[in-house]
Amino acid sequence: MTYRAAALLALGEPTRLAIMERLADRPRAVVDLARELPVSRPAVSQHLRVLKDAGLVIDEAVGNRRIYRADPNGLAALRDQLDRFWSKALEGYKETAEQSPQEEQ
Amino acid sequence: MTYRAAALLALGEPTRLAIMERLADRPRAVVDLARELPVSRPAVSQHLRVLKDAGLVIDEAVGNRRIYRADPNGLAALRDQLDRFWSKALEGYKETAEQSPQEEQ
DNA sequence: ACGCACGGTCATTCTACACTTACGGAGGTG
DNA sequence: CACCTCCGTAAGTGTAGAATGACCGTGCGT
Repeated sequence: MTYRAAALLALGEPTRLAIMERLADRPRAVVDLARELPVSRPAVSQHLRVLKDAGLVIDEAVGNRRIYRADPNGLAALRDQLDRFWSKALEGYKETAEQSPQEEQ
Repeated sequence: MTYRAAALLALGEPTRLAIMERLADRPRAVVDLARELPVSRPAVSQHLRVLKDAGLVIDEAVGNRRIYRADPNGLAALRDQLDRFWSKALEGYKETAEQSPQEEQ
């Protein structure tokens, strides 16, 4: 938890993940998201706030509506973070694979 | 939620994320993880089960102990999944950035 | 001006689930 | 053998937080 865990933790919720899937497809207004999801509009609003705080979405006021879209920067940061995760795990894996010769079951 | 959401949802929990961080560093036994974390050993065990079901860790019995390590395949799958996420969001972003005029659904 | 759709926030309820304690089995060491 | 450590699982509790309904402000159309 030394770094930006907010994004990962924000995506660790089914409804928020569903929201991000939709927004990754195309920007939407809050009411549109609420119509597509099995939760009320306030629930969507609160989830969007969490996603925004995590840097995963950006919003823009357009007349009456507020258009939310996935934030490429936030997603890129999350990807990089996961990359470090992954590469480090690979190092550790190779390490133990080299030093521990034959056991296997 | 059309694809493997289990990994993302599994990482969306502070303690499990902490466990994964440690395992990405180097493999550990359950008791070692429990010693480093502010939760009991059974809690760690239950989290490891979730992580295992999500394909994020693999375990191996070594004598008395059970060694858990991060699963590079699972992490790679998650990374790829996030990549698709990301690229699609970028597409949408460029799209709306190029033709900024108002669109309708 | 009025009515209406959109959306943020608050207060409240309620459920999922993280956590603990207690237990039993398996393996190691003397 | 006795005794220890390691670990998984079951049962039960407590709480974080997801969801709802209500309220209010705002922007648009007529």
